[in-house]
Amino acid sequence: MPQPRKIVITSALPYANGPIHLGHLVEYIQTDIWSRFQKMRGHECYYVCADDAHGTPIMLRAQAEGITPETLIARISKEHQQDFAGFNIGFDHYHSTHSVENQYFATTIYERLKAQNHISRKTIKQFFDPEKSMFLPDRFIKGTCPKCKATDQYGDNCEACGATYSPTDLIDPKSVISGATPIEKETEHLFFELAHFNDELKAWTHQGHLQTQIANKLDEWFESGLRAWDISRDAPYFGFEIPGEKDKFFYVWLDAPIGYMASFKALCDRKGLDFDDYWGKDADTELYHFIGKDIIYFHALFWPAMLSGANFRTPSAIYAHGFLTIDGQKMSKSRGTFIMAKTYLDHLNPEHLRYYFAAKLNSRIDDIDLNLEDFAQRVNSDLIGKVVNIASRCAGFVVKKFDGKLCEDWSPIALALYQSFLDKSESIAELYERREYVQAMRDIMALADKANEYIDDTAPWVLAKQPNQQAALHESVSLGINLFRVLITYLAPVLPDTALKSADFLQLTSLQWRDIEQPLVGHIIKKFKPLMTRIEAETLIKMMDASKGDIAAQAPKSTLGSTEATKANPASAPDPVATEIEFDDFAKIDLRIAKIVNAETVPEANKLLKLTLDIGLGQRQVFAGIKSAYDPSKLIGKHTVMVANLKPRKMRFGLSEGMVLAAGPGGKDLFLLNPDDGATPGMRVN
RNA sequence: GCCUCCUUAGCUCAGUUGGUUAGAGCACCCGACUCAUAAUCGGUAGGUCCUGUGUUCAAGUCACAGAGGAGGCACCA
Repeated sequence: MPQPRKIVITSALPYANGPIHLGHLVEYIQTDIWSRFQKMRGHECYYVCADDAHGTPIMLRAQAEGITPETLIARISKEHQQDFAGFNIGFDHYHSTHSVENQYFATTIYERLKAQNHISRKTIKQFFDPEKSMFLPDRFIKGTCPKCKATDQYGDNCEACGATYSPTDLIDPKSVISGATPIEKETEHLFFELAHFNDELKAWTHQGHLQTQIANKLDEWFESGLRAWDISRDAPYFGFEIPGEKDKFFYVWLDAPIGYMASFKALCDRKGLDFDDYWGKDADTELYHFIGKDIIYFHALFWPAMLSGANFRTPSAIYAHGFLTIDGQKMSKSRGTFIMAKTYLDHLNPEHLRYYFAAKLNSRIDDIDLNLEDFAQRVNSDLIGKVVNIASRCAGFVVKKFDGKLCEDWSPIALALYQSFLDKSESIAELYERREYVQAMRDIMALADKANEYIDDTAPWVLAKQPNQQAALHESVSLGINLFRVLITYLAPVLPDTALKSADFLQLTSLQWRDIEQPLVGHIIKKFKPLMTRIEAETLIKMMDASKGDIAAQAPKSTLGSTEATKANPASAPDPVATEIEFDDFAKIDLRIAKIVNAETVPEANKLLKLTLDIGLGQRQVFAGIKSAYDPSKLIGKHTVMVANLKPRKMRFGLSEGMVLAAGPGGKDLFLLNPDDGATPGMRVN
């Protein structure tokens, strides 16, 4: 056994603007498995995390809900922690970036960087909302795309034609917050001079701190040159004020990673640990950050540069993972695959998901897929059919025939089999250590197969009927129980709750990795109770249905995609109501019920479907930008609503004689209007 | 537009520096068994290694081109 190591582990901080979903959980489960593994191995290991609580989206959402940001983030933090607890994520401490510790470290780091001349100032031009008196991030400005004239596009790029531009290029820009026309205004911002650390970072990224895939990716970034990082935001902003400045705040991404330190500091205060042992410049302890591949830039460049420049230690390693897809596709609200942690917990066992993720996770940054059918099969077969079954099929004999007592003496064959299980201990540990969980799970399941084969070979149910074979029977089932104990020990980082239940069944007080070196002899076990039940296909369907329901219930305030990448995305705020109009203006619009008599894709168009609509008075040809959300064959025969008197528009693909009505942000999330039963083509909509 | 990565059995994935008949688990099918949560054990079957061209004595593995997918850059971080 090597010397106990001192280890700090973190997962990326979830943003306090939305619920935890299965995509987040890949990371927390991956990290938690590693943390539990290290603890089982006898190391001194601390796993800390926190809510990332600052920034414009949080400020605005709090306003929209009529509460203070502090109230909002307190509520979200509670929700997050409930979800994490539900999945048995065992943080040693969970904190918030809106905390005194974080303010202290953010300020300290900033001041040290400033003292070393790593902070510069530059005046930039930015859009400003005159009604709300605040500067607007690009994503909070919408307008017409200067290139393709698509309306309602964000300030940074056009979702219709893919063009990128600056918000000042938008035609008819509007603030997403107030609807006002923004004005351009100059403002002075503070920048962190990342380029000062160019050589140091180049070296650091190739010293084994990163996965090779990532180190290579970073080389591309080095080639294009490191730019200074804008770290200030103007008031009003929910965050920490920058010392020595007026009405300037730290950008949320500056104090987010510092939250790792803050959380650990809070843990130190609680437990009497020495913070500098872990974060001081010359600390010889280990520090690991688990993150999603979307936030590599922040963690592999800004973060070590900030730490180094401020005279703190840099991380031992950064471990990035890929995204989660569900049934091979990105999580989608309309398909019900946007599954919240809570929704999952309402229907399924968290340990099942932990196992499935473990069975798919390796040390690389490839995306992993949650294939629901495979999920059920894999979990049922591996965990219930193989592992738990071993205990289940042996325990009855032990309890009924031997009063729950395991045998004392083992034959050479039994000893050899047990030893063969122990022989795998270090190689499985090595796989956990290297985060090759896939291989670890395979190896453990191969052992489970061996255990089942042994039971089959010795056939305790046959021995039980032969009075002179009681000793053989006793050994067979006792060894079965012992092998189960080894397996559940190996699986304990992945299945903490099942391990705990197993420990109770086996009457064990400890489930450390090394405990298995001493087999259970003459030991009393309890009556067996099912440790886990199977996943039913029906339950999965129910969960998917519930997910769709969740989306409907809280469509306007859901979060998107990955961990933190969407921080600046104001998807949470519904668009403001447009300028008031007269009834006459409304009456001009001739809306009609239309039957879709034909729908086909337009080969050269990315987003368009060509629809033929029957409105009673004849047929109309309409091009609609809904290809991403609808399969044309499924539209035929449906009724919807169209603007019948819209001036026809010549498009590259033909004449479009009207417009169908649909709601939603775009992509998969587009929803055609559908009249209630009874409406027939041609009816006017009032 | 430029760049990187991925594509192996119905599903999920292994395939070492190019070297015999390409592997595993699950599912399927057949047989055995009945201790066990219809679990387990044995066996059969299942592959144009995305496509094409090339390098080589030899290509899943190397090169080039193409298709599909993911991501990055150009804008932002």
